[in-house]
Parts: sequence; C-alpha cells; structure tokens
Amino acid sequence: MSEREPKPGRPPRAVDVAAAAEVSTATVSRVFNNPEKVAPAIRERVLAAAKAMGWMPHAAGSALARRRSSIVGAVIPTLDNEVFAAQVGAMQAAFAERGITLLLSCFNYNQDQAVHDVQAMLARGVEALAIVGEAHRPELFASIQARHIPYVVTYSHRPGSPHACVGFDNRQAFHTIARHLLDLGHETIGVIIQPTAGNDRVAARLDGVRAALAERGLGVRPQHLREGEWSIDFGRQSVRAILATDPVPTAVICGNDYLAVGALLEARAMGLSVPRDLSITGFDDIAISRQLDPPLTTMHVDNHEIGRRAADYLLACLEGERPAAMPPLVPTLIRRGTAAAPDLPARPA
Amino acid sequence: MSEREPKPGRPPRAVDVAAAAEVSTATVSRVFNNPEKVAPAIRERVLAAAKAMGWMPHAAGSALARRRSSIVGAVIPTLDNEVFAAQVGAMQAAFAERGITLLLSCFNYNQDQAVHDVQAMLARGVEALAIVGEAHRPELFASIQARHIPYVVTYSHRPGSPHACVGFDNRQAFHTIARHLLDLGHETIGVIIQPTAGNDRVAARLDGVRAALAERGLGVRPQHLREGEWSIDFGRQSVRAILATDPVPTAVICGNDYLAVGALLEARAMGLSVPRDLSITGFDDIAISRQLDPPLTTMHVDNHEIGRRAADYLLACLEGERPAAMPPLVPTLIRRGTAAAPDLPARPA
DNA sequence: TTGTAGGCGTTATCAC
DNA sequence: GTGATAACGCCTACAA
Repeated sequence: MSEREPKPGRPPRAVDVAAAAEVSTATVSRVFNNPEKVAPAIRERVLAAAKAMGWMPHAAGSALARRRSSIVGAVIPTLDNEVFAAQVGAMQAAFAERGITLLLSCFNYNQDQAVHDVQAMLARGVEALAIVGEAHRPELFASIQARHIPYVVTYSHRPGSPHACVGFDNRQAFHTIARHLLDLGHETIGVIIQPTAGNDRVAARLDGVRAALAERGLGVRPQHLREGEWSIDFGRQSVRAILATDPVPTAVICGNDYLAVGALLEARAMGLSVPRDLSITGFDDIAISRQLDPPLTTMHVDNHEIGRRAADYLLACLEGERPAAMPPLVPTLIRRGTAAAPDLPARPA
Repeated sequence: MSEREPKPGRPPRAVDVAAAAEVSTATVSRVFNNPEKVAPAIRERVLAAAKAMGWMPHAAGSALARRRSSIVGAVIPTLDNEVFAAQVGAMQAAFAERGITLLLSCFNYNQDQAVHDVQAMLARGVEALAIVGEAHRPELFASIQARHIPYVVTYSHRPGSPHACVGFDNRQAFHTIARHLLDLGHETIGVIIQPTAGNDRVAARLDGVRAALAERGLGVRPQHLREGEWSIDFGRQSVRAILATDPVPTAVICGNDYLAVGALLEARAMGLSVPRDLSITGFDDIAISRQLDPPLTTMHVDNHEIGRRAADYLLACLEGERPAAMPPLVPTLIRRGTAAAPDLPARPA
C-alpha cells in the first residue's frame, strides 16, 4: 500500500513510519507512548505502517529525548554461585514486566573491578543500581550518589548501614546457627568460611559465630578456623585438616552450603558418621543440600525474594516514591540431618 | 581552578568539560575516543577537568551519534541452571574487556517470551545477539535478520543449521553415551529426559540414544522413557517409576546431570548399589557430579568456553570480519563411577 | 486531536 | 592540532 522503504538496508525511523501513515512524527511517537491521545483510526494506520516496516522506537534516541534509559544495572560477584544467579533471575523478571532491561556485571569479588563496573554502568545511563554487599570502595558509592540515582545493597542488612538494603543480618543468622549447635551440646566447634577480607557479609558471619560462642565462654580455636574460597573442594580439604587437630571439634559451621557439602561428603568418605561423629551446618540452602544423605542442616535464604524486593524497591524509587526502609529478611534454620547432639564419651560422675 | 559547575544537581555534559578546559567539545570527544590525536598538554587539561566534574561520555548521546550502542544481548532459558549461568558469566567477561555491556534476558523455556525478549533487545539497539538453542519461532530469527545484526545460537550444533552455532552435536553426544552403555553390555536402557517439545537440543539427545540402540536392534520401551522438568526431584521420582517396570532396565541415561543426580541419590536411597544394580549417566558435568559417591559418569561440556567462543564470534562480526563457521565443540565422556557392566544373572549355557 | 519545532549529548566532517 | 556545525532518532511543549 502506502508503504515505501526510504533507504533500504537501513533501519526505518519514525519519519519513515510517519510518511507511510501520512501523519507527523509526533503522532507516531504518541501512538507508542500515549496511545490514548490519538484517534483510533489514525492509531491503527500508524501501527500498521510501523509493523509493515518493522519499526520500533530506537532506544538511544528515545533515551536521549526522554532523559530516561529504562536500564538498570545489577552488580554481583559471580554467576557461578546459584545464590546470585537466582537473585539476578528474579530481578530480571521483575524489571522485564515494567519494560526495564537489566545490565549485568560480575566483579568476581574484586573491589576495583566493582568500582569499574559501576562507573561503566553509570556511563551507560542506568537509572538504578543493585549491588551485592556493602564492603566496597568508598568511591563506588560516591559515584552513584553523585549521579543521584537510587541504589540498593543486597545480601547485607547491617543495622545502621547508610544504604538501602535488601537482605538479612548475616551476623544474626550465624549467631543463630552457632547457638543451635551450642544448644545441642557442642563445645568444640570448627569454622570453614569464605575469605573475610573485603567481604562484609562473610566477616559478619564469622562475627556472629564468635559472639554466640563467647556468650558461653567459648571461642573458635585458631586451628579450627579455615578460611578460603567457597568451593566444595575447599570444604573437603578443610574438614580433613580440622579433624586432624587437637582437640577434635564435634561440629563444624560452614560459611555456605558449598563448603558444607564438601565437608559432609569428605567426612563420610573418611568413614565418619554424620552427625554422630561430626555435626555440620551450611548456609543458603542450595538445591543439592536437601538431597544429600543425610540432608544438610542449613539456613534457608529466599534468593528470588531478595531479587524481587530489590527490584520492587528500585522500581518504587523510579516512580518517584520514597519507599520506607525495608525490614530485613530472616533466614530460617532448616534442621535436617547433619546436626545433632555430640556423641561424647560419658563423663565420670 | 577554572572549574564551574553549570547547573548543579544535573550531570555534567561535554560542553561543561569543554568550557572548564577551555577547548571545544570536539576536543573533549577526541580526548576520550582518539587520545592520540590531541596534544598532550591539552589532553591532560581535559582529563583533569573531566575528572574534577566527574564527567564521562553519556552512552545514549554517544550511541546516537556513533550509531553504535556497544550493547549486546544474551537470551537464555534460565539462570537457575548452572550451565547457562556459566555461559553468561563467560560472555559477560569477554565483552566487558572490549567495553561492551551485556543485556540479559531469560525466557524460561517459553517460546513466545523468547520472541518478545529478542524484540525488546532489538529495540534497545543491541549490536549482536546470542541465543540458546535454535528451536524458536521463525519470527524470532526473522526479526534479527531484518536488523542485519550478527547473532549466534549456542548449545546447538545441528549439522546443516542455517545459523552460526557455538555448541556441540547433541545427537552425537548422546549417541556416544548410549554406545558406552551398550558396549558395557546393557540391553535394557531407560531414559529420563527434559521435555522435548520446543527444545531442539533435548529432542536431538533423545534421538541420539534411539539411534544408538537401533544400531543394535534395540529400542527404548515406552515404560522406560520419562520426560519432565529437569530437576533432581524429577530424576528421583522417575528412577523409582522406571525401576517398578518390567523388564527392569539395567541402566538409565539422563538428559542432564540434575536428573542423573536425582536418579543416583534415589537409587541409593532405595538400597540399590550403583553401578552394580543400575548404571546411571548424566550430561553437563555440573559441579556436584564429581563429588558424589560414586561420582557420576557423565559428559563434560565446557560452558565457559561456549560463552567465550560465542562472544569472540560476535566480536569478530562487529569488527567487520566474516568469521568462518566454527567447528562444534566435542563434549568428552567422563567415565566415573556410575556406569559399569550390568550384573546379569548368568545365562544358562 | 494533530502538527511544528527545538532540544537531548555526543560524534564526525569539514575547514582552518 | 583544533574548532564550528551538522547530523543521530526521538520526544514534548506549544501552537493550531
């Protein structure tokens, strides 16, 4: 019909659609942004023309004119941990519903990388930012604040943090776990944990354990503390090392489920009975944890919920609301099969 | 110094930097895009001014003028499978090195969603696209081709596919697995697999198994074929169901490692000895597979490599090259502990 | 309800 | 080596 490609081989522009539909570019724009403001007949004509030539508003031009990019950024340590993958997946879905696309970047636990990533995203004009953890270089938050865009920190919820947070109190959570083991009667407890340097969440976890033990007059002996990359393999080698110390712990608290899975598998491979000979706890409740034999006692964190809440918070900010501070999520202790009372030799009466 | 914020509370623009450095905006632009074309002294002045006011080129404006968005899109089923998470992580890293940011979207195995996601990305001006699988609605590829942007299909490598692919031959891979079991002496083989509808990769896998069996005059009995969501739980319930059939298979081929892990754990929970009573194979070689007891026999796929190659291919296209078709990756059979010769009753002589 | 026209921030093409 | 200036594609007052 009234359809003419202007410069073939080149994506169509609004003017082309306007010409085809015999209207102005303003009307074309309105059809796509405020459809109710244009007469139905014309609207159809424009829509038809646009469809015929496969036109859709060009994001860069639109972003420039509108001064909105409809892009938000997510900055996470790595996708190789199902915890962060789940969070990102949920955020992506929540944003997609509102026509917002997600820019992703992984800083691999490297603080300089994180600063760099954030600045790159800022340059891309992200309208909001979600960042895992708050242990970042000051300039990271400074550059965000200089742009006056909303942001949220996930997985942390330190009381008194200056940032909007969606997460839980890591210290409290590990206090709970440690308390659980103490209540079962354990007194010699080992810890296998991720590197604490530059990771506020992990540092808080170790802190929580120490606090709980201290309340009973106990502590973590240096030889019972193993710090290293969160991997099943590190869990394995750590439990082996810890079991070779004296006194031998009756329980091991792991900084996350990957470590705990390793500890559990290795302990069993060594011929130990879990939990009789050794209690083991994890954190995160990853998919495999409930499947093992015995199933892992751990704390469940709803990562999809974290992603969703982070997205909702940012979305609200973008709508101009000033959402109230969010209460922390509370991870729940999942008592499964790897933690029980220690099998201590009967004490002389 | 000669530093003046023009309209405070508003991000600085190139003109502001230009004014502060007492040069033109053209020079400011050059400093950031062709530094070698500007005198060192002036360059420093501009850099200093930019730094002082925290300016960096605005992506939307730049994209418009340059006619390049420096954005590419990745379209995957879900991040909840570590296979895709790894691929995306590797792509993101490879692109980041070249100053390209990654737009992510998950279609959750829903073809309509995939079409929608791709079109949204196109509207965002992605310069290239990586898509998992080739079983998509025709309009998905049509809209990409209409834009004349490079794209690549990952995880598929069907001989004769019209698309550039980075992946492996799923049919061939499962032919290899099935052959392995046949060579061990299995004749009654069950299959637990993801939904084949709308998933070319899975359909090809089942095909490969059938072909290998057919070559020995065998087949997959209907009661031995279980098709459902890839989850550890579905693996568990399926192995239970298959073991209740007659004749009882001596081996089960699983469509991926999640299913196989479920099958293995459930078989053991039922008191079976693996592999003596039942051989089990997986596919993907996810992190947990080698850790189980016995460790899972599976095929290893280098997902990071897939992501990296996909990124390299697209990058090359963006440089104007016309890269040759890539040879398929070849997953390698990892013989671990879950596949062995069947423990058949001795046949009468 | 629709059209006109200016501007969004940067880059590229020219002159100088 | 540097500076005007015209795109780039779209949106939105404002005017009609």
